Amino acid sequence: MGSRNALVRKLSIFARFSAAETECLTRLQAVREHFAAGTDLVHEGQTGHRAFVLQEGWAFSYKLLPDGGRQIINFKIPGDFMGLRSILLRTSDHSFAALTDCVVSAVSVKRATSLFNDFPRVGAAILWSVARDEAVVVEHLVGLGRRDAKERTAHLLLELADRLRLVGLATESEFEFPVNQYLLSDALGLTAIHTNRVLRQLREKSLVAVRHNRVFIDDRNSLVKLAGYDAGFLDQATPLTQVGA
Amino acid sequence: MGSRNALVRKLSIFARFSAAETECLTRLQAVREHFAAGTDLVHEGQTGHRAFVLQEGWAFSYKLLPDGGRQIINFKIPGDFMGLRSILLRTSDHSFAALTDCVVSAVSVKRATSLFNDFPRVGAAILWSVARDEAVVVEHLVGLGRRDAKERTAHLLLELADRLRLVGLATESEFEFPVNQYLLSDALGLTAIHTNRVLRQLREKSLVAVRHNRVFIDDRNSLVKLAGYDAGFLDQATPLTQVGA
DNA sequence: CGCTGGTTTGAAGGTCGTCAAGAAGGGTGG
DNA sequence: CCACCCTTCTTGACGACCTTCAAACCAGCG
Repeated sequence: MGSRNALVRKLSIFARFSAAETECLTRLQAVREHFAAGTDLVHEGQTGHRAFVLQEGWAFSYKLLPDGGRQIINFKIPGDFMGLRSILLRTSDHSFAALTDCVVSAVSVKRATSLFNDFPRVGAAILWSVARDEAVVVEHLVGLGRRDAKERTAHLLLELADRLRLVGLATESEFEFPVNQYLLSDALGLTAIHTNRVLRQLREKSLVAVRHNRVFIDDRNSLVKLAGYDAGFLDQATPLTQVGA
Repeated sequence: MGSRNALVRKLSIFARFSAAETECLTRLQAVREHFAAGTDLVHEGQTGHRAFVLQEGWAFSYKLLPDGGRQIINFKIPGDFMGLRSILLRTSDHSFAALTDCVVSAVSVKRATSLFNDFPRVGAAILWSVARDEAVVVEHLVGLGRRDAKERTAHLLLELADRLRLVGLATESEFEFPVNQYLLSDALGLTAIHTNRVLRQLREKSLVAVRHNRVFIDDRNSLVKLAGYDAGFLDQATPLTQVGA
């Protein structure tokens, strides 16, 4: 059933692929590159970009402000595309950085277009995943605009749990989380100090705990209620109970 | 030079079109529909969606929260696509509403795909505009996360000025702005009351004034500096001084 | 053992939200 | 023409959430 490849696994919830289609996706990811933690894969304003599929590790997209501030737009986990959109723009509108050491596959424009011709169903699945990523970004925007710090934090952790479970990187209640509180606060639009206090509150209420680069969801129901979480934006019909690790 | 059609005008900054290509875009928008102010064009969760090109009037994309709150994701002005992305998702991840009375053209999936086959350059231009819209959303996200109320407000007004000028709906220093302070606050992630205070401050400093559904930019340079505004995310190389109305 | 990156806590202050209510404008009908 | 409505804008007082500043604590590591 579940493929060992994160991208195949993710796209499979959009369409069931033939052997040829699966192989095409495998070929797309044949060549691998490594990026060390902390390095930029794409830098804002850069031209002549490449797109990537993240194979192993975590990355994130972000933007810097004139005053030195940073806003993380989205975390990227195995199976996610990076920079696909910016192929169309003259310059990339934001940056991508490796959060941990990463293994990625570069996707050239040429290969991508030929894929769309030869395997339109795979092309459609890729477009679907891009659309889904945008829906995730929109959900972050809504959180920053209209959810308070606690709700927002809970929401992000629940979202990541669902996304990770889909590619086999989370169990029902926990997952690896190589994100320190500085990074987390830049994603949540908070200061690291306040993020810390929020995490403590969530921990003290026995809802979630973040310890040693790992997230433990202790009371998912209450957390969902607190966050006002509705996984609809992930467009994954798969019920939670059927996606065990 | 500038076409009277907003979409053609906007896409022209991405590619120069042949007569046949321009005509194809005109045909795409041949059929028109009207929506009264306040009605929804697409509702969140709706399936079997249609996409639209906005011809006249203003619209906005938004999401509602369980507690009744609303976050406006983006304002839509003539020449903008709406709902293109959600064609790929099973259900629309957010809603679109007409802000004023609107004239739109529906874009069927069938027509869109045939357009991509017959006029790939036009198709590329459309994808470019979708990518640009996403960059705008990302910029809003950054604003909500890392800019304070004054910067955020200034930034949004500058962005709208640039977008409107591109389709001939703004002069160097002013534009029609049919957005009341309730709507504006839902876009900025503020309360209407605080939005009012911020607008007063900007007015008192002679930076911008919003009066009678119209925005007057009094001191663009200072406003740009205050907002930390960099139009790069709009991906429009056209210098400001060359886009007079 | 001291350094470094990360987490945790306290105290004080500012931005922004909440509650409450008044003023201004535009349309409608007497 | 004016009274009356509605929507929108505006202002004040107070409090909460979150930030800022400052510093202690902890674990891993050379």
